[in-house]
Amino acid sequence: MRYPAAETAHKHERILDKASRLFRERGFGGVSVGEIMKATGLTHGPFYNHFESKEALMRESFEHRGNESLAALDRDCTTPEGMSAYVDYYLSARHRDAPGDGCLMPALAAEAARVQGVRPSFAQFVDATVQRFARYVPWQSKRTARGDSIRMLASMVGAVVLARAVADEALSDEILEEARRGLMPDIGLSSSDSPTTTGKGRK
Amino acid sequence: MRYPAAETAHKHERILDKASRLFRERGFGGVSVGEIMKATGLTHGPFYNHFESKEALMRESFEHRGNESLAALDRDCTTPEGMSAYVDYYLSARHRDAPGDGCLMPALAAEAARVQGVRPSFAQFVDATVQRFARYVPWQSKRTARGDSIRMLASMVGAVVLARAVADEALSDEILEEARRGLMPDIGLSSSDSPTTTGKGRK
DNA sequence: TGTACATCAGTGAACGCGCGTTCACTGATGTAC
DNA sequence: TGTACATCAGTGAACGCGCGTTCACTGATGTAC
Repeated sequence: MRYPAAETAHKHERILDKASRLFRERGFGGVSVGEIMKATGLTHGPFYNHFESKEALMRESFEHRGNESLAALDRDCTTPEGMSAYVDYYLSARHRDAPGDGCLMPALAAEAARVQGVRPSFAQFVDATVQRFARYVPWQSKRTARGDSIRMLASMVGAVVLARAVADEALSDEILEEARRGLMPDIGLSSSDSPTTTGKGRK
Repeated sequence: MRYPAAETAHKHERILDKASRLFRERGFGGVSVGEIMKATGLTHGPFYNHFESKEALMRESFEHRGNESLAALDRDCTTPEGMSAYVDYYLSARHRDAPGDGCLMPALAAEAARVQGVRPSFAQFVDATVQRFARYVPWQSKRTARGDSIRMLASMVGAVVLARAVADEALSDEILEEARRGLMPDIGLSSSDSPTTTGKGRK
């Protein structure tokens, strides 16, 4: 049947939202089109009214979330305090244990490297993120700001990737804590009483 | 038919080798049991003479490759020159473009986080690697050696993960180069004329 | 040492299943008159 | 403003396909005598 135009207009975005979250939680290959549509509250049929294919959805949902993330950086991280809080969250147990709410890079980088359509978006997202870091972090020298930003991003992504893959919670916490400690001189992280252990959501 | 006992004894290991390589190249989900057996030169049937399930193979092949990697560290990286050469390779275009020959962590960490059986092995492998770094790298202070080793590993893994996911080759090279530059003071990397661009194998 | 037989890794057809994708159909909404 | 009809997002059965896994069968090897 035909549905109200206003409602229909939001469906596309709702699919993107749900898909992006599920992909980050379980990977591109770990989520079926049917599950995504079910999470959106629909049957799997009308998926192809909105997207050409599953790969097209991967691409669009990646870009959708990438833009969200960049907007959040521009909103919350323009001050040193905001930037510091962001990095503190990024390297927290909360972020580690909730990939669906978190950053695209540690969740999807490895798979994205093998999906032809996603790699250009990924490059753009990495570059845009590095530019934000270079601009918003109070680096000592402007000359090395870009290089420092790249190293900062790489250590953040690497730490979260490793912390998630490791079954031993003590080691996982240690990885996040040491990564935070390494970034302290750069961004002046406040918390030495680390909010690392929530204990929730880890198996 | 029955086959020579000596030949049979090596088959298990050959499957592990091929599987480990294919998994690193295309991910756990990107390789079928049939492909692995074909690469080993057999049909898919006898797979279950050697392994209980695909997940068991994931586990065993992960451990197999992990032990290989640790043995290589103990063989080649006990001197500062050896360690420096290892890191130089790790952050090279050669490693980036040939995940099948390379490290488990950037290739499989994200997926391994979701495979119950692999996570304990992953933790053990990370911890063992960190211990080698702490022992073999000529750190300024022994007190901070473990923390420094964790940070070093995280930045290496993060840099390779990002370099692989990024379609833009210039950005990809830049990520590897900046990561190498960041580790110079620690391990005294030699190459400033970077062997970053091979141009081969990138799409 | 020579022969008869049991072993068991490998073969390849077959299975059930879930996936991405297609399509004839539905029926409330929006539009033409 | 009221009625008749076209629209088209959503429905749900169906498709072909490749996957992980099973199994009856094969036949050279290793062993018993």
